[in-house]
Amino acid sequence: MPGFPSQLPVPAADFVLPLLDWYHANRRKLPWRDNPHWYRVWVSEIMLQQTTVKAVVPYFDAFLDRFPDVRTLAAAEEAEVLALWAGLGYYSRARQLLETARIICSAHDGSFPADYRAALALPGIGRYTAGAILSIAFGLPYPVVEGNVSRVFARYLAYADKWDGRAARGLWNLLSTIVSSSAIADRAGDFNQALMELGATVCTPRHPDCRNCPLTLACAARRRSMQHSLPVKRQARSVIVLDCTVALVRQGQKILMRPNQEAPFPKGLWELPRSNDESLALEIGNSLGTVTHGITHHLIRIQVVGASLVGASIPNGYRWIDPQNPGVGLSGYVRKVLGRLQGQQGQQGQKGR
DNA sequence: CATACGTGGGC
DNA sequence: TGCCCAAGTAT
Repeated sequence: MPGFPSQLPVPAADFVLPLLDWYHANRRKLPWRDNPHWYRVWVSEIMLQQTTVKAVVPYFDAFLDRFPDVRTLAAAEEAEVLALWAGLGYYSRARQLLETARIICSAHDGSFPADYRAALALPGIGRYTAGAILSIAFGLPYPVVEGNVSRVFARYLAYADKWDGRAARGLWNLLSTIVSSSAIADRAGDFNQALMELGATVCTPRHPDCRNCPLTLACAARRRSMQHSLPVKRQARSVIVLDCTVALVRQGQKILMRPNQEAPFPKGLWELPRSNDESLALEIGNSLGTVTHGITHHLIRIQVVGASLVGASIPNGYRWIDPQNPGVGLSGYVRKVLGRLQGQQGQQGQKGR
């Protein structure tokens, strides 16, 4: 068992310096990069977890516009934070962001703790995010390991075993040594971002652009033409298909909704009532079509029917929501249904043909 | 260590 | 279409 290498095949400087040069010449201009204050770095890092840069940018701008600093965020209602997060996914991130904002204000004097252990103790902050914030915002020598970094090193080192926890541990150890070395000095933040930027823009999962890679000469995978088959990942789980029927009940511009309580839809986001909801006296009308919505390893086919309320009152928990200005976060499939209704009423066939 | 947690985009 | 992927964390 070879295991994961404990050091680079080249001197650290021969790896670090070309990478930093490449980064300074090729880094993308991103909203959180021109002013790496810890609050902006923190919010961006939470948003970026398992999410693409392209999806995050508009959410980041809107979020910083509404909550420009940690005290403004700490004073916010959770519902408003969730409403600004709706569509980004992984909503526990938003709850924990708010929770941590309050802890920072109450227990850390309004500043992010520039201490690894203290950072790790905050909700929603794990090894990756702690390392990212402390290195990027505070210049401290902590490494980061995430999808991009793992892929870059699996290829650079031609690590052909399955990329599992052991490999990840090995990489954390290797990178800890590198960011502590003299080749890095106080540039751990740039080094970490360079690694991630390289994985995101050059050493991509498919079609890596090896001709434009600053590490190509020493890359073991490229030397053996293995770059397309690394890293070796475990097989994905199969998808579970579910069906359900929901009711669209209108009152003027508003639509009847309730906060979802259980999987597979996100907790706390709002959804349409089920057509068979026993607490609701509904008269079911015509079918309005079907939307398909994927949630992690579920694929849900949602039949939408028009319906009207028998009687005037609605049960506890239900609310009339104006889709134009919901004030709460709407489940993904609800946004799909509403978008489809809008599209039908407005001009037809925007994406026709 | 495996699993839950969301969504949009690429091919 | 179906499957893979994206700057992870908590349990």
